[in-house]
Amino acid sequence: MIVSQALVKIRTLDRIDMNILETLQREGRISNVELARRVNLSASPCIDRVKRLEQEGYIERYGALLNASRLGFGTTVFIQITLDNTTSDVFDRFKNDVLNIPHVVECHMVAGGFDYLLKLRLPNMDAYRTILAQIVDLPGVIKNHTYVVIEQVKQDEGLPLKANEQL
Amino acid sequence: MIVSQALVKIRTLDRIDMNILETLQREGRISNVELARRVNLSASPCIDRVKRLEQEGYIERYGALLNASRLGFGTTVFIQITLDNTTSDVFDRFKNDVLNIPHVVECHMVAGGFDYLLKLRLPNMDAYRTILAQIVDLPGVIKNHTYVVIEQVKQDEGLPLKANEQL
DNA sequence: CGTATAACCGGATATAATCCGGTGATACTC
DNA sequence: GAGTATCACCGGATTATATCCGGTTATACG
Repeated sequence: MIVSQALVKIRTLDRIDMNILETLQREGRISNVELARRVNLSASPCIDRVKRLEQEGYIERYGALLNASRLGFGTTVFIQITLDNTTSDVFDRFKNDVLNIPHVVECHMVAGGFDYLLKLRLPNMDAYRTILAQIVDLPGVIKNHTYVVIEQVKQDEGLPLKANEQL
Repeated sequence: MIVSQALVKIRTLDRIDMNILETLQREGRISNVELARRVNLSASPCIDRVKRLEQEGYIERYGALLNASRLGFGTTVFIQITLDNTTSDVFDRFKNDVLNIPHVVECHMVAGGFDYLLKLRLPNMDAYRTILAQIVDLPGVIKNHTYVVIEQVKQDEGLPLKANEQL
């Protein structure tokens, strides 16, 4: 008898589910009635599916996308960080410190040459200097390199759900 | 007489507006009644403010945040691209080509050479090999370097609206 | 001091979300 | 192959919410 399956109910997503996810990803505040119309369902089964997708964790949350430049975050920079050694002590300390700098909106630990890649959203380059000073002073940081974003060619618009079909 | 001001009505955002933006950024599908409660307003002025924030472009759109790994995008890589020259022909061609690769979810032109930084969401490393082959074959690409994300320490949760107060 | 403007409130109405009973299709059992 | 359980769906009823509107208060400005 397999017990573990009792906990997580596995359900494969059909085409309607994928359409719902794709629609909500782009238009998260659409009414359920309108969503139902788009995916060719009536309101009740549609809301049932949405609820299920939420409960099963496919949808993590909803959010508003704000205009960065208009709200004082028109400058984006990426910073590569190298730490002085690879003990988990140093890593944990750094992670914790970085999480406390709000302008750091992403932090990735990466393989291949350096250790962390940070993405920062800032009002201007003055702010960059201030924040960089904070970052290079963190314990363990021995090297850093900044890439200033000149032009946002494509910004994150969510997962390319249809893309994996073409692989 | 200044004509240009007639087109764009400038309004400074007060504390209530900022609270609305912050709340909607984290909980985009909250009801207007609940939002009003959170920012200490009744329903009607609250929805008026939201509508205005939308029309004035502070809120660009709403969206659902989906679980990447559960939907077949558990692998994230950054790819740094160098192009062979700086003519706008080459740039435009590259940008256009990159926009047509759906797994490329972000593309930034960065300072310091002829570089682009791409962020890709993929199901696995097999897919990475397939897509990388497509990218390096694009006209003008002479150098590339990949950073594979080992651990997502902090993922993008929107703009740190309160952060600029501390600068 | 008077007036214009802006933001707010609360109630009325329109719209949407949610609930619920019933139906048809599918798959599984005997 | 008949019976039964399960699932997804529909449409109507109910509850909740969004939206509209008139009236009130506060503030800025002449």
